[in-house]
Amino acid sequence: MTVTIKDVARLASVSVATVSRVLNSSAPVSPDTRERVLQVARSLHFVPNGSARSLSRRRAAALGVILPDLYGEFFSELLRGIDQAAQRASHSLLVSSSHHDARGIGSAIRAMRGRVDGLLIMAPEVDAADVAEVLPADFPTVLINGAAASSSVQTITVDNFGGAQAMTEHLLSLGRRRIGFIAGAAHNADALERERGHHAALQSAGLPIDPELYVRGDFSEESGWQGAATLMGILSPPAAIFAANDAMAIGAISYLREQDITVPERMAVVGFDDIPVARYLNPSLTTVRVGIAALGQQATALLLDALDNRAPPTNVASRSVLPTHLVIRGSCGSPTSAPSRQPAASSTARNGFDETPIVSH
Amino acid sequence: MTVTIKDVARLASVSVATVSRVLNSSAPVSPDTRERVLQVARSLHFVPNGSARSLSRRRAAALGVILPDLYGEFFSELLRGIDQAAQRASHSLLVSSSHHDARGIGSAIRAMRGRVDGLLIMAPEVDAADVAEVLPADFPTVLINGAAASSSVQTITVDNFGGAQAMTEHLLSLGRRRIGFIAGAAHNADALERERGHHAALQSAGLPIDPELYVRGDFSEESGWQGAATLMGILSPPAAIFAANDAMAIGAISYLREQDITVPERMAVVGFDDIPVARYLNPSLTTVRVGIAALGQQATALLLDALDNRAPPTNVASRSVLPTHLVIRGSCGSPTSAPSRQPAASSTARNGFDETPIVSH
DNA sequence: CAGCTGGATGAAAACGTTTACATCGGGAGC
DNA sequence: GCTCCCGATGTAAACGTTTTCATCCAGCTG
Repeated sequence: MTVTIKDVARLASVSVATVSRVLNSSAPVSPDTRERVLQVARSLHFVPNGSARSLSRRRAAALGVILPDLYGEFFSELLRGIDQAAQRASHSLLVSSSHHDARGIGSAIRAMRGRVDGLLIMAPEVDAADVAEVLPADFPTVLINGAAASSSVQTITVDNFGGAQAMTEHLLSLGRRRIGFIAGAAHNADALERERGHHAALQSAGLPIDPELYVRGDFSEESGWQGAATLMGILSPPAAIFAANDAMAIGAISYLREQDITVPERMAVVGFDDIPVARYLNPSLTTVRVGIAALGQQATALLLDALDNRAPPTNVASRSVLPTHLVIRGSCGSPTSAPSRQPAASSTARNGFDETPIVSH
Repeated sequence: MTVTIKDVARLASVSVATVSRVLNSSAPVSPDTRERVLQVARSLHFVPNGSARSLSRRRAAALGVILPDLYGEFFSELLRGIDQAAQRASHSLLVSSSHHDARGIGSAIRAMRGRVDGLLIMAPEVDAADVAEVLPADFPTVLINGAAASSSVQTITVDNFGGAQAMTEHLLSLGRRRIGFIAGAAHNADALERERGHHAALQSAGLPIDPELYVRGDFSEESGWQGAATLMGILSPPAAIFAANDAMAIGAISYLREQDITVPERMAVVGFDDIPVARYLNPSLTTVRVGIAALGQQATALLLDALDNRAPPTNVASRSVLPTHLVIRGSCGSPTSAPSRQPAASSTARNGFDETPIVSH
């Protein structure tokens, strides 16, 4: 039915070995047989079978990507970065999402065994040690935004703590001393770090930590909406809302608008991530830039390096941290934030390599 | 190095055939050997090699997904729908993006040959016939939002024409008779259909088609920003802007805000797609709901059906069209659009099966 | 001219599964 | 007590590549 290398060999009256050599230019072949083989291959529309090739070569030229979800702009940005880096290295992507616990991740990994050369796992709600457990031994893996456990798997993260700290300091510098905080899910590593950063900034400013000013969301717009509603319902509402990610900030602003509470005049709202849409919101969103696509690219680069054995020795768990940057826009009411005359997203920015340096801790 | 079925067989002192039978429960095996095999397999952490399995079975339990891009919420929604449907059928996803022309699509397909059982291709800027050309003969394929060519490949689309027509009619009914239109890329099939729908509505209302009111974008926020700038620069600016997708509508609103032109009072702005963030914008975006995730799910369901040969005969090109719905929110200035008290995105809506019926043309 | 060297090729053994096909019991039917 | 069938297993042939090894021949070197 489907045309195989044998068909090509037969019609070109050579052995399959020669066909393979021509197609991969892996050994010298005389110019005329080479031409003959190519011609037959073209005319038959021959395309080598990927599974057979992977099996024989013992490498698949593919990477596995395991994500907790695909909802919202964050994951598509991440995937975009991963895809760019993988494609540059001629690798395909086997993607699987909706994996929130170690069991689910385990079964996703099993489905990928033998079809991928390495694994990119984002599991902010799962302990890194638990992930390591379900991992095949010595399988090249990079964990994205995992909890900072002392496991043996390579990890890349964003400076959640520093970013949140800087943001809270910024809000304080604007004179907003009562800050409501919409946190992420309780077991989410990123969410926790951002919370810690916020705390740290408050404490070093000598401010108390008021439990009434804390509500817990789940990184969805809806939970941001709910969070804002809760915060506005307390006896003395805050003067600013710091949502632990942009999606929740968007939800919060949406609630405030419905209540005719003007942002930023009556309420400053800030987020975290700098998803692409943030700069186009009304008001444009002050946030912490993460360089999501760059994160994906760096993670992929790390993995590809490991595959080429330009890698750190497998038993040394390295941990990379990408820096974050404050992006001051309209929603925080900062006087420095004049409306930009041009949208910042130029076509070059859209391909998204931010060249953010890596700092190892 | 890695543990294979032979290792399991040896340690359980049975043949590889028996191990395979146990693992797939494909033939009766006595309870005690069965138990013994399972125990050995577990203790060795044996996981079957996917490539070998695909090769032997002649099916990969994977689908190939080829997208033009990954930027923005549209594609992540689509991918989310596809992933849901595929996962339900225990299929993996091999994803490849950034393919805008037939050549790129062709090479992506070649890389997937033998690793996937079917193909999901979104290529709005490529003629369906050109896609069919680079397709392996008789390979199960579903085209998403492809141009309506008479090719032999199955296609699923959204009712772009009807949606755009309804939207323009709505704007006209609000008394906005001068409507600026920000179109999509010139060769984009979806964009063209939406343009046609807009035209049709104008014509049946007896209105002229003013070329000054047409600007061409590329579905990015930035091009929406530029488009709005252009439209505001003409001698007698419009009273409404219809952007051919939500991203451009967001860009347009962003420009208008910078110019202190209030939306919807001085300018109505509407979009197309109903990406998740649309309802959280300020003002919330009036748009045409497409059910993006549902589109992905339906496309995948169609493909899976074809794989099971519950399919339409391969030589009959079927064409499915999903209906679209007007979603009236704040940005069009419609009196009927009272602010909702609750965000519409409930957690059930987030898993996104819209149950939108399929209408075949 | 004997002995190398190396380019061009083919035969066949991997790679790790699944799956015909074959074998061997033993219990049921007569 | 003889078939017949069926459950439980093993052997080996696929699946479609790549790659090692071997072979052959031509052209050098000495």
